[in-house]
Amino acid sequence: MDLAPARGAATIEEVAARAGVSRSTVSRVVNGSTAVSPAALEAVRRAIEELQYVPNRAARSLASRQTRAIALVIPEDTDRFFGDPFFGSIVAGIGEVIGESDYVMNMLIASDDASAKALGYLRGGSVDGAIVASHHTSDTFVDRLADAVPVVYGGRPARVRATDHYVDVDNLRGGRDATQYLLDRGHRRLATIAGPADMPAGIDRLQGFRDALADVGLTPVAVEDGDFTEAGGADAMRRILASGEAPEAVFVASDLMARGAFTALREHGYEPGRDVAVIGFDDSAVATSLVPALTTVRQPSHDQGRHMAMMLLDVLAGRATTNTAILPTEIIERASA
Amino acid sequence: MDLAPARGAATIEEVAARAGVSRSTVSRVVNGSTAVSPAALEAVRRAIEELQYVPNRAARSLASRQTRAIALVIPEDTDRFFGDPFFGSIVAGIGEVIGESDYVMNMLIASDDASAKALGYLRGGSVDGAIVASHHTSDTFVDRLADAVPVVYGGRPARVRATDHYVDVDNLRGGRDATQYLLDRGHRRLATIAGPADMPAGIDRLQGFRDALADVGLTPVAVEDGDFTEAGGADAMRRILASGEAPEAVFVASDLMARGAFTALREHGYEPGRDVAVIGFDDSAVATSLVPALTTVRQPSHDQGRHMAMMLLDVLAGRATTNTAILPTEIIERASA
DNA sequence: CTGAAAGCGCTAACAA
DNA sequence: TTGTTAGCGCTTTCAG
Repeated sequence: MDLAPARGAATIEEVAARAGVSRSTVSRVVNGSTAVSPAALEAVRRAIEELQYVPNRAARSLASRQTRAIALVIPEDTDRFFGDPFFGSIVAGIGEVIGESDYVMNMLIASDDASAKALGYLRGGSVDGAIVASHHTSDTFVDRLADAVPVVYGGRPARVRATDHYVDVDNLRGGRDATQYLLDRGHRRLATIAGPADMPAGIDRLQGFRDALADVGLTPVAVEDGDFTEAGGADAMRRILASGEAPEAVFVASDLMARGAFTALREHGYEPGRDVAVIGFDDSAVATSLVPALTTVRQPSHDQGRHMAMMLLDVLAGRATTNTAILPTEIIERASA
Repeated sequence: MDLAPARGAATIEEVAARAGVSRSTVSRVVNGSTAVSPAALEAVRRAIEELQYVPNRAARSLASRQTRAIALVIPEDTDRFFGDPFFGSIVAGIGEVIGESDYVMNMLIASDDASAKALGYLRGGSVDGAIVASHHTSDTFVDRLADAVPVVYGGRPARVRATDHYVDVDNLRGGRDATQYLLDRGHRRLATIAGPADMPAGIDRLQGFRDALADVGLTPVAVEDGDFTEAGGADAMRRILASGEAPEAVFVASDLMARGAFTALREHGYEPGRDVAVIGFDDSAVATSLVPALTTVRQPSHDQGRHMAMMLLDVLAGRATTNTAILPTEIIERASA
């Protein structure tokens, strides 16, 4: 009984030889086929164990035309990916579901400079499907990806095609509700710090804001883009403040930007929640860590992640599934508005 | 001139046929061989373009025995991975270097429940090498990984083997310096909130603390483990405070835990920096976001990431390289100590 | 229940 | 400079 082969990994051939069966039989037990005699099964198992055999994925995927891997593509730069708790939640949700499947999930950061390589990887058949975690309208990248493997988008894609699968939250409604909340508390001079104009989530929340205001015949005091980052939120708030009298209340399209807005407000001598009401969007960990605690629109990111993963699994399994899902948002009242 | 094949991706065979050359010639141009005539090169390029040809990675890697992919393995659960800015820095550093190479990097979250699958993926030849971002002594997982592909560790592995490659920061020295800093400011009753006892980084920082104290004949007032999370840091601080008189100063083995410690201190009526000096470790974004700003030991995580990536690339290329690198730390003085 | 045989799409000698 | 020829390690009919 000798050890594992000195050089390189054991092959199915070696396992077959040691177990005294054919390659086919080894393949059957590896793939859990029932049509194997107990004796053969036992012999093969022993051989696998002794040789520390692990099937070669390239060979397997070449022959079977599937990889049992899915990609989680992040079209953002690393800083934003790690800086915004939103991504953590969504990845956790996806990971939970994929973890219970027999797919492995590999995360790819496809920022501008890395996207060509990532695309080649994906289009070369390295994965059976992909989840794209966020979406910029400028990403021609995802389109080229989508016609190579099944894709599920996080958030409505910029140009929706009939066959697109995606899971979004109701951003329009969320933006509208947040604004209505502010209105209900008697505020009339409202401003907003919006998300990027090239992301549907940013566009929709802003539209909700405008709609709610239009309903009561009001116009925004100011609209500034804050690109979903803390620094961007602070800068946007500064621009709003620089442009004249401070608004009574501001709807900020993400909690992280709201944190920036708090900073900028204080620089100008305004205390958030007392002098200027602030409502955020996300309900991530930063909402509760802020002082005063941030009133915000909760979006179920973790659930969104789960939904996306389940949807992709359905598609891969050829199961019937809806193409889209829109998850509800909810106002979480705290101290800032 | 027809379109790309209706079903499935184009193969090298189809490209060859359309360009009027053999498979080998196509392979040569795809792989950038110089030994191709301008005419053939042009014909092949056109065919590739027209057919939207992308080489199949499984086939390629089966034949060439390499994948041109590396894995970034995260043996942590998702919350900790996204919760601690340390990981963001290190990933950014790694990504920078890998991004310039022709390898693609895929991140694998190998928490306990996902590690078996991840291991199979890795051992099955899906990548040419791996970087393991953090290391728990309990991870038998990484050992089994290491005898399948070249691995570079972030931080000294628990059991160092002669052939191990790793890049660490000087945690022992960092812990010692932090403690000395506190001592130099006249504090004598020192406590520490340590990292997990199953991680070399935690062990070393604690040892540095003990060493510095022992040098001047002092013993710690308290030593509590805070598992590198904010909540863990808060709990540890509470235990320290519950056990008697408050320490004059505390060395906290990570910035995130220091944030938790701030909270716990205030719960007990102590103002960090005024009543109790606090020094952290990392110099991540949380250090500057704290009020008062956190005095801390800076570790060059971004650089560490870069080093790891370069080291792995060296190994994969068969270039000579040192097996280990220890990066220096530095005290960053702010307001909390 | 088992084995033989034919590829999966590509690279890499080797000849020409 | 180019094409021919073998595989890489596995799955998958198809017979038996």
